[in-house]
Amino acid sequence: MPELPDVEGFRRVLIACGRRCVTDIEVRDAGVLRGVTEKRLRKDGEGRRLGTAWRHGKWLFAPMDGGPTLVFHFGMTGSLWCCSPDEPLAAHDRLVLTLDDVRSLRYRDQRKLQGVQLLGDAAVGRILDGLGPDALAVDRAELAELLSGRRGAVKSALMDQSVIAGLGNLLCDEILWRARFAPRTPARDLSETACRGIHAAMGRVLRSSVRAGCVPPRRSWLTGRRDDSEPRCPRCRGALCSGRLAGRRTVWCPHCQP
DNA sequence: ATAAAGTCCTGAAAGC
DNA sequence: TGCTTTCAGGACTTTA
Repeated sequence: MPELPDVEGFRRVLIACGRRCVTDIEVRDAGVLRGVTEKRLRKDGEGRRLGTAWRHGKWLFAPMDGGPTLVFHFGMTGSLWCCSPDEPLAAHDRLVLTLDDVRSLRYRDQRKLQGVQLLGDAAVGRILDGLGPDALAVDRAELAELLSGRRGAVKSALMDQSVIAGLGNLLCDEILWRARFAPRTPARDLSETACRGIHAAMGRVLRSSVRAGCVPPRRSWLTGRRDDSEPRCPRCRGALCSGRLAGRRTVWCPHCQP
């Protein structure tokens, strides 16, 4: 699930929690802690007030007043919830922060592919150094610049977080379908006009998805068709192709995306 | 049993 | 040729 639009939704969950004080931290599965022990997390985190959460790509940062920053990554199955402490826990609630004893912030994740870190400013900086600009903030010229000179498939370039941060498998397929480019097109072969089209498609897909909090599985979108048993293109009604690119399932329309 | 929306690591290919 | 950058695929983990 979690690509940029989902993580943007999780940021709003954090904002909705308010700038409350962390009164308790319960580690229900230490497997999601990355580079921090339960002891350290509780020692450094409990008693601190949450600052304003921010996001870059698929990473979510929750700075704590006068202290380190809680850093969340959601892998493929992670999510963040803010509810009443009375709410029964879900099976995969791995980390539970109680806020001012009145709110319960829950990091839920089935597969523990990623996790939660507690980092100082320098370490946060190192994460950002490894990421390209946030996909929502990339302008047309910048996208063309980012794609130029990449000899691999355009989908691989868009998926590469060090090139542009926030796009995942579903978004990339959706964007390329909208812009009418085959996923395997070498990025450097794209003309100025082609990049312009991809940029426009990216903006539209991202804005709609952020509004929905996910890449919406609408029937008028590729995403809404890719799990059909015999998927057809919502635009031309032709049969969609499904294959593997860079290890990820890739769906495209051979007619619309030559 | 297979496949899944995440990233990291590896060996290989491409480029200078 | 040799070094560096870039690419594609597999590992990781858990469950439906």
